[in-house]
Amino acid sequence: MAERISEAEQAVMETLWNEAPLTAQEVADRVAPDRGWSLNTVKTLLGRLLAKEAVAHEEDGRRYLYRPRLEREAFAHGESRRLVDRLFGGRVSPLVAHLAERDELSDQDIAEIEALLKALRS
Amino acid sequence: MAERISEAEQAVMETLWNEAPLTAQEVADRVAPDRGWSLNTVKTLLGRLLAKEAVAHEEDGRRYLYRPRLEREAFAHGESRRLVDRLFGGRVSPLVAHLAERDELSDQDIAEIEALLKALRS
DNA sequence: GCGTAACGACTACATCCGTGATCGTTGAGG
DNA sequence: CCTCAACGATCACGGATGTAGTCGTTACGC
Repeated sequence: MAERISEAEQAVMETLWNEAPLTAQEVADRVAPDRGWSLNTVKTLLGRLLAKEAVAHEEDGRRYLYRPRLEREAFAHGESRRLVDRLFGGRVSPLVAHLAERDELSDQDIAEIEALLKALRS
Repeated sequence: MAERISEAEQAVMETLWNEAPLTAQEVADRVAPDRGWSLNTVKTLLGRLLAKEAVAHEEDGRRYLYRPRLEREAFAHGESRRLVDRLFGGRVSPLVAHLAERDELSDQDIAEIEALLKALRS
């Protein structure tokens, strides 16, 4: 477990996080507008995700229904940690400081984060 | 430009961000303790970074001196944006919210971020 | 019943990445 | 001078990734 999920694979996961269970065909339909993949490509990706135990499938007659096994929360967490570790010495505040310096924070962001932190502290 | 820098390549960049210019040999020496790469491996990575225009080299007699061309700031920025875009719909506050929920923020982090934001707002 | 369309399984193949070995040249020490 | 060690350049190679084609089976429409 804990295999890395590639970017293409993530697109498939997003679809399943949105709606599950789905057949391979349905995943392909949902993903097509953005990526324009063939059905075969989607099936390959689903197969790889199965091997990585990131999705599960159950039989539904002649075909499979896929559903996520890895939760979006856990995935987002892993990826965030990796970034913070690789670039900011494992500390979160330098990341926020960085984004702040780059003017990547809207007033709304600032307000939201402040509210969050206030809640945390109490 | 704007080619993706792989993880191994980043290790080389870190070395050059710390100290430059350096010869391939010197980079290998600095990187060896952590990764244990052969000199050849380091040369290959430097070559790929050259092709990606992430480093520059100038001749120094029979060998080259390498120095970063891509700045660490810019790299960190790109990677951070990619993460925020891919996982949090391009907004920073959900990322912070996520880390907060996961108890990834120390009291010190919270204090630092609050100070940062206060400075930003005024 | 029979053809065919839909499925999953397997195969393919170019590119990138991690890791390194080999080759050709050349400067420096004896 | 001649050898050899240091360099850069080029090639290698297995695994991951992006993208898709082919093969064998089977349920359903006519």
